[in-house]
Amino acid sequence: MAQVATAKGRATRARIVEGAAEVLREQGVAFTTLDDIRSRTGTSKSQLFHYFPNGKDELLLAVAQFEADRVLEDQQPHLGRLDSWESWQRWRDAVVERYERQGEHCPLGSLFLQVGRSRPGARAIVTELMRQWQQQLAQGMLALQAKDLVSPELDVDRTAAALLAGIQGGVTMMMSTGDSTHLKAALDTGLDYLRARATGSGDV
Amino acid sequence: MAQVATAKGRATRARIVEGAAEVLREQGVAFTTLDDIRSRTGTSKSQLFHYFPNGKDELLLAVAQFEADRVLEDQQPHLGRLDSWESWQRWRDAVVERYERQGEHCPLGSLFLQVGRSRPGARAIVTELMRQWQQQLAQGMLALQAKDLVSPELDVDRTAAALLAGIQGGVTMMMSTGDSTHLKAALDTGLDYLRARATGSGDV
DNA sequence: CGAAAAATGGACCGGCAAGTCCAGAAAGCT
DNA sequence: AGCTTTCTGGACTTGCCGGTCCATTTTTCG
Repeated sequence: MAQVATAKGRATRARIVEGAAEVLREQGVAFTTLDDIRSRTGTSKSQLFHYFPNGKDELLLAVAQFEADRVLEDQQPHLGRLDSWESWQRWRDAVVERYERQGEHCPLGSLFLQVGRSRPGARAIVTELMRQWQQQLAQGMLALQAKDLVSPELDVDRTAAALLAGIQGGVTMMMSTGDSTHLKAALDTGLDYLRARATGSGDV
Repeated sequence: MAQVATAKGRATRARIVEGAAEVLREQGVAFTTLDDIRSRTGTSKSQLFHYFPNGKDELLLAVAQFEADRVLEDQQPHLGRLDSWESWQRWRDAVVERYERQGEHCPLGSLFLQVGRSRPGARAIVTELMRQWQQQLAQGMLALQAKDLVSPELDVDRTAAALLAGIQGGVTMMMSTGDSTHLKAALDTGLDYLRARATGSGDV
């Protein structure tokens, strides 16, 4: 599928994906037609189907992958170096900033719901994103343990899972309420949880 | 809108809402047509528009309200009596059980995304649900404080917000991954957070 | 240069699903 | 009973939007 041979072709394909991502963020999947994407990207119907022979679903899937890649990228380099209290704090700030900038649109959430159940592809993209995300959080906690900053008794996997859930929920709530209170609360409470298990701190 | 005068009419309207809720859970909003709802509920097109003159959007909104009401109901009586460690634990079990039973379908999440942006009504329903939910959690924490089970220094509002975010995220992740690990992790970590602030426990 | 392959434009088609309409049955009211 | 209101059935219309098709242009490459 989508055999792209020339540089021009590759550029067009990328333009379509990026433009589609924009439109989808603005209008949501439910209200976006191929014509919207076509006009935004300055392409024709035949181009859309040339690069995505399986039609809308395939295009949406490509956009989902595109967005998923950005999610982790936008948290770098902090997410990759969670080995001190300061770096965790910087990462926290980066996450808040990224989602406050993104505003009320969760491109992946809606894309998942649209393509979701039927196509296993969408599910795979989201699952894989979450797996990597959580894995990096866990790795950061292990780094704290290795540096003897956090008790070795901390259940890293469970804590990482809870933190990730808090972020997801915080972002979800931003979509409905429009403000980032819950996201911040989840992040800060999660960091508190870690700090309370700092070596030399309280028990439990 | 929807002036229902007779008992028969009221019954039909209720049948439509409940049947629609079923179909929507099974198929998702994106793949549900009025005809699906019509056939499931044994009604005719004109009945649908008789009870919901503004068409599909109005019906979806009614379903959203219906589902929202159930969310808190299903957590009772536990959610209303969070005044001991045991009751918090029972509530936690009730939440896990409810969502495990519900499986991979988040009726509100998808409804919100569909009707979402355009109609302010959907947003209001979700916002109000979240407000009440969080308020009840906060009240439970205050109860613990009043009984001198938890430090009075606990930031109740922030903690309740974080816990709610964790639940939302946990449920979201259940939709993609199909298992309740994250929901449990969020709940258990949240309860840990409270217990770590039990009177006579560690510092912070 | 010239043939083949890739890229593009845009008219057109067809189906589906939301919404309309009206006739007729049932229920309420006095 | 008889009149009004509510409720119901289902045929019909309508517009939108995903997808098809083919002609034309541009690029690649020997």
